[in-house]
Amino acid sequence: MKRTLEEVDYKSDTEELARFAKALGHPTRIAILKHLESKNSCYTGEIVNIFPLAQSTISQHLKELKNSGLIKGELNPPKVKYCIDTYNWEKAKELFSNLFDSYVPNNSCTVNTKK
Amino acid sequence: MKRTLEEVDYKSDTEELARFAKALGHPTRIAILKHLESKNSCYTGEIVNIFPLAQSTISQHLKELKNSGLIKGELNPPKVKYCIDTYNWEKAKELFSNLFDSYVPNNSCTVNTKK
DNA sequence: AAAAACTATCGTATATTTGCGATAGTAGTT
DNA sequence: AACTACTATCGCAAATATACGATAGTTTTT
Repeated sequence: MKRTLEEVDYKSDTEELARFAKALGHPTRIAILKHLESKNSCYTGEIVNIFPLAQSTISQHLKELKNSGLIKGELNPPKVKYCIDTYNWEKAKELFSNLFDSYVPNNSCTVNTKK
Repeated sequence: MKRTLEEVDYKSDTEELARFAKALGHPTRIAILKHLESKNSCYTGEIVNIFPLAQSTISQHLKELKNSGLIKGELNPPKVKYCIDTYNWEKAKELFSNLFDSYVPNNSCTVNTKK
C-alpha cells in the first residue's frame, strides 16, 4: 500500500524494471510466456487447456501480461491470438541484463550462502 | 490465493524464476539491489537513509530479498552488513537469460505495439 | 433470429503485500 | 547494571493479487 502522501520517486528505469518483474512474478505467467515462445502465437483457448485453472483466471493473467507490455493480442473474433510483444520484450531483456551485468562479484560478505 | 486443493505443478525452473521475479517486483527492492551493486556491501542504516521510508519497511524489503536468496546478511552486531549473494545472483541471471533468449522474433501477430 | 463458440469482465471471497509505529533483541559503552 | 546504538519482529490497517463462477459481448453458424 501507499500511506505516505509523497510517493517515492525512483528512476524511470527502476520503475519499469519493477513492473516487468512483477508481471513475471507468477509461475503461471512464466509458463504462459514460455508457451508463447515455443508456439510463437496462440489463442486463449489453447492456453486455457494447458492449465488446470478456470478460463477467467487465465484471461486475467493474460490481461496482466498485456498490461505489462510483454504480450499483445490480435483480435480475431471470436478468438484472440496472443503473442510476445517483441519491442517490449527486448526492452525488458535489456533492463534485466543491465541489472545483472552491473554486478561484479567481490568478497564483501564473508558468510556463505545459506543452505 | 489458492482455493483449489490441488496445486498446479510447474517445472522447478519456472517456479524459481517466478520467485526471483517476484522479489524484483518492487521499485524499492530494485533500488536497494542497485545500491548494493555500487557499494558492494553496506549496513541497513545506510539503506534506510537513502529512502523516505520507515526503518521497519526497509528491514522488511531486505528480509524478502534475503528470503529470495538474492542477498545475504552478515551479522556484525549491532549492525548487519548486507551484500549480493553471488551464487544465487548468477542463478537468477541465468534463468532470466534463458527466458529472454529463447524467444525468436517472428510475425505471428500483425498488430503493432499499443502506443 | 436463435444458437453456438470463444473470450473478457464483473462480483465476490480469501490471501498476500505494503507500510507504519511500537516493541523486542543484541552487543558495545558508560 | 543501566544506557546507547542498531536492527528485526510484532501487530495492525489498507491496498493489491489471486481464483472462481456467472454474466456479457462478439462473430459465425444454424
